[in-house]
Amino acid sequence: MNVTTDFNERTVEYEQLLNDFKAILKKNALKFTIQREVILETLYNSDEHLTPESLHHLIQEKFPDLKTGIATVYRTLSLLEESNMVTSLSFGTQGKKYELGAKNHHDHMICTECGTITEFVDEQIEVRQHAIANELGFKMSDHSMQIYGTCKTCQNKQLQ
Amino acid sequence: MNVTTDFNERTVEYEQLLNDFKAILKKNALKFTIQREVILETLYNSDEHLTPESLHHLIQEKFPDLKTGIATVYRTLSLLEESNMVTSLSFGTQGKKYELGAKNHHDHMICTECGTITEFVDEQIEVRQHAIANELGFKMSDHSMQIYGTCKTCQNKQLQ
DNA sequence: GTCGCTGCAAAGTCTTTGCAGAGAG
DNA sequence: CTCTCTGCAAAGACTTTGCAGCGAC
Repeated sequence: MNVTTDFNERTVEYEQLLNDFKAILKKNALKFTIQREVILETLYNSDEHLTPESLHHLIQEKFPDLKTGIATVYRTLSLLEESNMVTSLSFGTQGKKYELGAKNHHDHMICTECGTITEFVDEQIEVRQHAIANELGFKMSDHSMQIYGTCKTCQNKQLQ
Repeated sequence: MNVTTDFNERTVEYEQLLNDFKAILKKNALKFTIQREVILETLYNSDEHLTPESLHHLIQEKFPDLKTGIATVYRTLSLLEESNMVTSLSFGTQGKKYELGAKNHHDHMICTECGTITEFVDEQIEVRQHAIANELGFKMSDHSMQIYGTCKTCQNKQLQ
């Protein structure tokens, strides 16, 4: 069966993640600090891709007593990225956005007329992507795919 | 038959590109300058994805008399991107890389460590994309796909 | 001639780094 | 205790912008 409560699922998943992080730190003689935990937790609790700046903001809101510096956010994100726990993506004009590698990925189908975005995941494409990465000697961490077109609604409008 | 000399093919293709560029400039009451031509030509003659800086270097090597400024390179790349003649890709820590949009369709595999970009085309994925668009009732016009990961060389540098 | 374009340098952004005190192991 | 981390501020890296003269049309 695949029935779980969100609460338990997320908690267990987060504990797992935290343990992974601690293991990596230990292995590299690095220290487990409150700042590092807060950064991981905030990344975990966010559903969006975060920029270092937005992550910093979130942390300042949620943990105002802990005056976490932006430099620490950058340093921790680099650390997490090096150890493959987060992935960074660059969209559009500025900066990088980070997300936990453990999260589900989905792709986007974007209507160029009305801007509607439909999310989808296609197993065949996912499989091929891994295969291609393999062929090219890459260790794939993430992908991003957008299909642009016209949605049904807008196609009907065009027929008028 | 599909046999042509590289020379003629590239020349004709480049003339086409140049005319497109001129048309766009004219339409927007912008001027056709030597700098703009040199930038387009250098982009055309490069097989790699270029950063503004590497493009600037190439131009300085090839056209030392024309002391093209880096600012002009940035300005022209923005112009070309706005008018859809070049595409930009972002990666890793460093900035954006540009390529001419007129080149053959391909997707990108990007190393998030060193920024290496490998191009590929996978027929299965192309087919699936059309199928998905169909299933979702979209009339597909374009797509863009990037696979992010770590190339063989950089995998060795990672923390465990 | 007009008005956009260019190079230069200065100003912005975003990110990294040096340092001295704080804190994990 | 030792040695890494942290916040701060300064330094870097990359990109954009203001300006005065230049050049396409």
